[in-house]
Amino acid sequence: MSDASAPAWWTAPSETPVGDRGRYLVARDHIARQIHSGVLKPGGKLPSERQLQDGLGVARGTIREALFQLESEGMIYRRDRSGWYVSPEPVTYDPTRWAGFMTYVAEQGRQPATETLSTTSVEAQDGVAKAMGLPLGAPVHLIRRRRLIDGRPVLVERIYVEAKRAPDLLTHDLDGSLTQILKSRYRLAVTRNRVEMQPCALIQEEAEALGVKSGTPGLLVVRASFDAAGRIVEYDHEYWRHDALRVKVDLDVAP
Amino acid sequence: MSDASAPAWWTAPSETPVGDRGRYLVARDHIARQIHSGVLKPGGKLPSERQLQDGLGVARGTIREALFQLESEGMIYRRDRSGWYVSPEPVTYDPTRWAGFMTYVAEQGRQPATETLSTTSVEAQDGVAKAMGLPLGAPVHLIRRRRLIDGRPVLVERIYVEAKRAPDLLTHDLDGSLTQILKSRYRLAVTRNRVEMQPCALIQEEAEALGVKSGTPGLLVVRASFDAAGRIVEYDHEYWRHDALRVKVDLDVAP
DNA sequence: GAGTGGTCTAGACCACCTT
DNA sequence: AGGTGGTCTAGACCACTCA
Repeated sequence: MSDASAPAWWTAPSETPVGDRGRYLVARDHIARQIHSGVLKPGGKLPSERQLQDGLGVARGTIREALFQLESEGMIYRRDRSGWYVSPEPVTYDPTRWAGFMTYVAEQGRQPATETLSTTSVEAQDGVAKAMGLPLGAPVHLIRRRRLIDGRPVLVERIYVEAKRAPDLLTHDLDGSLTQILKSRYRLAVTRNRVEMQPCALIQEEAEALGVKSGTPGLLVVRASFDAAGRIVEYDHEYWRHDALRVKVDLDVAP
Repeated sequence: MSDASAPAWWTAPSETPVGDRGRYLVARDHIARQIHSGVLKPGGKLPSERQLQDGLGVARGTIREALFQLESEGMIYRRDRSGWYVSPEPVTYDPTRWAGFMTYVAEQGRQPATETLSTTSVEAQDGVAKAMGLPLGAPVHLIRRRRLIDGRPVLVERIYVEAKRAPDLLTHDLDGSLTQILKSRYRLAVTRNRVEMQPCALIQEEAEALGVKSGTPGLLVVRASFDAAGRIVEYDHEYWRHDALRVKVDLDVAP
């Protein structure tokens, strides 16, 4: 029965010389092998947990353990209550190159997209005000966007811009390069760029906006761009899926 | 009974207006609150899973779900079969500054340490040879080190150095700055530095060397340093605990 | 409406750490 | 030796997706 309902690419596990690595690791290896061998392409859907359960003869919890392992390795991901899928290749992000998301994703042969989730004007709270060097309560634009690669949401971001420096910013189309708008419409040119990165978990709003389960591993990228006078032009928090991104920095060493 | 065995800092969960967020999230919030409120200091040990189970009145699996969530958020970590502990603050790593691990960790008021795990001379395999621009099978030194902060292992690394460029390298004390040795003893000065970062999972050897469970989230940092002639001096794979590191890059924007 | 993953329970045994 | 986390089982019900 289980064989009949299993997909064509599925093969029975080999004689599992378990050793003592744990059944979930054996299951992990088995699934990983199916993926690496290419029978399942990026974006492809795995069999259901209950099918895997029958096919491998272990409890569902054990299968899920194996799937979580592969998820944290970035090899598979899930769409909530829909199923498990093979992760596409990550894109490479180079913070030293001043190319926007739409540009560098397209350069890598992938299809980028941007959705503006909300635009508001708010008063800068403690953390943001301090980071931007503004007095507490100073008016700032807050833009929330979601960005996708090949139709899959890969990041959500919150961008802060000092309202005084870019009046009516929110009336523009914000689905493209914000930096471009700030430069061409408001003469705010960026000359310095600070990037901070930290592994994190995607929780609450960010998880929901990305359609992932709260607690999924992610990468937080905080970007601050400055003009020649050293004032902040954009302050941006990007929450990335952990399997969607590779960061590459090329630097000359100070003497 | 459960109260009697709970530690002094523990407080009963509030009337849990569950809503519908899931009991494990309620448990997560409860534990997180205890940590944020400071009753438990970084490095401190959480109550055992079975104590938490009794105290919160849920199954052990549910408690573990909450703990995994906090782990992936970087708030707690585990020592294998010993218990759960509150994570210390991450250190900040700035790849643009040419300071070694021992230096920048100490600068942040933490105590760095290095252990050389193994030193061997091997033939460069496909991936390494290609990355280093060497012919396949070229002799390279391979150094495996573990580095600790305040006594806690935070990364393991594999460093490759072309053997011809640094004969007898392995006879030196390698617990300090390798870059320093290459510079002073072999006149190999670095002028360019390429850094790549990618969230990953710590598995097998790396997990074992760090004393974490296979599958724990991590961060892979690949560093390649070049001399003025553009030849690779060091090629290094660092596997970091995901909660130990924050990366900060400060860049001037190319015109 | 059937099937999916998401959550939860209540056990059990084990390898290992700690004392 | 006792306690810890690590693994595993076999159920169950739910919210949701998808056809």
